[in-house]
Amino acid sequence: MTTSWPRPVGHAGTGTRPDDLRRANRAAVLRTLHLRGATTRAVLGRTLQLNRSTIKSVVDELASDGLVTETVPVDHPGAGRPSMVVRPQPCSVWVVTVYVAVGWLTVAAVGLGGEVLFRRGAGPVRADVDPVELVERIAEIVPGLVREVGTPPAAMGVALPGLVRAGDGTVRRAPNLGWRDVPLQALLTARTGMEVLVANEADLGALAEHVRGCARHIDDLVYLLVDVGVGGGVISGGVSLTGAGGYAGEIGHMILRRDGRVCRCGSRGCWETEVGELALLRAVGMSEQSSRPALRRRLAQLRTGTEPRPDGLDDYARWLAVGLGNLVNMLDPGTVVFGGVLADALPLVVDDVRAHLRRACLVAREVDLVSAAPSGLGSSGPLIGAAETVFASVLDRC
Amino acid sequence: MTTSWPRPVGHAGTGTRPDDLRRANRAAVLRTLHLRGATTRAVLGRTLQLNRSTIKSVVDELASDGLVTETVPVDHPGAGRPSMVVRPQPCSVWVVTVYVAVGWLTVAAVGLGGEVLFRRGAGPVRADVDPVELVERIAEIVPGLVREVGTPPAAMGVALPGLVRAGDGTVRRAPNLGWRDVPLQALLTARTGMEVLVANEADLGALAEHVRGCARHIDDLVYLLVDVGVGGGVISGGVSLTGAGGYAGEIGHMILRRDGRVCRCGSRGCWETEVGELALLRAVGMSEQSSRPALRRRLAQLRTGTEPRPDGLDDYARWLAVGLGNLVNMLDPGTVVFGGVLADALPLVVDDVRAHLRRACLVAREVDLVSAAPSGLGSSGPLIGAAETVFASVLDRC
DNA sequence: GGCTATAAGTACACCCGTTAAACTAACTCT
DNA sequence: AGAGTTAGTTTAACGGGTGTACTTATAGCC
Repeated sequence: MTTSWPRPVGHAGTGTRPDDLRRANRAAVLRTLHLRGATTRAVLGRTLQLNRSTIKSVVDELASDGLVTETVPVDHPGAGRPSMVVRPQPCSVWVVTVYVAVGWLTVAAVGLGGEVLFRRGAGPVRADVDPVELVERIAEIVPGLVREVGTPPAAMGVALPGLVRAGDGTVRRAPNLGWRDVPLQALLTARTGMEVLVANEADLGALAEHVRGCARHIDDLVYLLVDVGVGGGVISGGVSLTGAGGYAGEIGHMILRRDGRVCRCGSRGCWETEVGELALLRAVGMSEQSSRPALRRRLAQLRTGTEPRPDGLDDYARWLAVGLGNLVNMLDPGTVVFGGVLADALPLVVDDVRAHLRRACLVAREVDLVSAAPSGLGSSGPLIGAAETVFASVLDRC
Repeated sequence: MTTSWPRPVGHAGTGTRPDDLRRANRAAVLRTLHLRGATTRAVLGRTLQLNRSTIKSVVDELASDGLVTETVPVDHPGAGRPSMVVRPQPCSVWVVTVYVAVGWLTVAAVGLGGEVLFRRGAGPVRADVDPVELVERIAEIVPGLVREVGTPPAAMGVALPGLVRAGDGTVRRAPNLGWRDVPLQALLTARTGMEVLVANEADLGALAEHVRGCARHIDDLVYLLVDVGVGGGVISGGVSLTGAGGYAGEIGHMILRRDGRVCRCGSRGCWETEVGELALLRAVGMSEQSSRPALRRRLAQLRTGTEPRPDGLDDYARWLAVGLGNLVNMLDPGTVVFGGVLADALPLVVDDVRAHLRRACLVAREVDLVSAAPSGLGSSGPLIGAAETVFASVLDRC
């Protein structure tokens, strides 16, 4: 194969057979269409470096399988015969995605091309919700989606706030749901018969911003999600960093001051205690009981600049910079994407943070700080990340 | 292709052509031989999942190119016709590796199969050594190696302590050499005409332990190298973590206490100030001027247990654990490999560190702490890592 | 020693996928 | 309308891996 990503140095891999060619080329065409949307055959040929004849052969095959349609282009630039537009069929291959957020369950259908076809808010999620009950609620929504789309789904992806073991999709710990060692993937597969993938919301949010959000075509980034807690996801070399067990990205519990506040996790001085939602509330002079919408309104008002900037933000920015500096020294992400309420607060502190980083951090001088807010993904990031992760393996087999 | 490593989700890749097949299979056979040493054709067929006929064809080709030889096995188990042993020819493909350590320059020839064929200590390296002079010294050693091996080298790999930009092999900062923005790769290519790769010593050390050292077949690890400073390298998913610019792994400058000592880097409270060589000297009650051999002797003596354990090691272990906990929460490496003087100190503190981690760190309960000392790679780790990195790209083109 | 079972090397016809070449079709520009 | 350009279509050629049939080399057993 002609791809050029870093291959593992310590593994020899396996051999390649002739029919792997067709599979690889089919998948490459499908992936291109999924990521770039409708594309002409000519462009497909150029980007994949394949012959006209090959593209025709592959596209014909995909068309007869119903995965794509071909249309004549409405307008096209320059001379020469216009190239046929190959359009992915969203309903031909689709996946179910689930986001078990703190307080709310969302189930959606995402089609080939990345479009959200249908979305169902499925009511509040209590803390200590029974896993089996939640599985049941999810399973009851799926048939409705199948009816709407008209074809069976290829697989299911689930995002949730918690540590998920990559090997078997077991939720090891999800404090906000009150779960420990819940074999969610196994439960969902048993109930629905579908292939299921479960992963951490922040890891999937990072992937979503990388594939469809504000960090498109940026292969190295850290995604910082500040909600109740502080979560993180890392994309490195274009690949999601999972770690040995799948637990990578627990950056909220980086210990930064031994004399700090006691954290929910039991340790003292975690980053979360300095830059989490509670810390942000303190920084802008609000009570810790304030609601998230109230915080968002206050941040929006502060961004207008009509009010004096609260002093607490100086300290907030400093702690944000200390943690970020450590992240950047370790991972050299090049880009940091801010999600959750931090996306709203970023404009208020970004200059301070940048100044601190430049002073304190060897590597950080060349880092770009990006807010995830304008990306439009916002809170559906994890939903989209789950879809993209599932598609990545599904498209190889279509 | 049939490999199964995580592929980038945000890129479609390119197409695959028929002659990619042969190239991929040739490379797969070569990589297998390089990593596992002499292997029978039967085993090659099974591990690469290729037909006997294909293996014969590829191996015949490699043999006629002089890259491998075939011999009848001396003894073999079980019934049936014994399978031919395919043996990589170390001198057929080899690379020059260079290690610019603090104080000493080493140049070596590493052959197909990973064997160090020849090694030249090339005298001390002063701080503020002139890059052009160093390049000259390296270049003068190469012809001797070429004479010894008898064939021209495929490429050159250089390990050094400093921040190296991955794109063009420019040394952005190397405090111990007194360098800033030295285009070392370009200088070496211009002088020797060879393809050159330059990378950080700890990144390459991590890779070496992963490929040939104490972490073979472990795909997620953090390598912690304590020399004068504290460097680190990360292997994630079997791939070296480089980051956007190539600067990832600067874990020594993780800031852990705002009231800490002033670090060489100008910040205050870096991890290095708590677990670096000076901190270790203080922890075992030695003067900060003591030599490294003296420190090693003292650590060896302490390991015998005939002397009471210095109290300072308690604090040292605690700070080691705090930084490790942050690393583990972020990267979930599964395995941590200790190199440099820390490999000697590890047995003295490992129990304390483990206890602290279990208490303080969500993810860390399942982490394995491994000393790089018994691996035998020791200080030649970076040299071997450089060779393996270069081989990884060279073997695709042989 | 000879027989059988087993596993691997060898040779060749076959299949499959990509490609290059030649031709045709569609569009722009003058 | 004709030249120029670009892409779709068709087909023969090529290259690489596979399966099959046959041969070869070993162990175990009578």
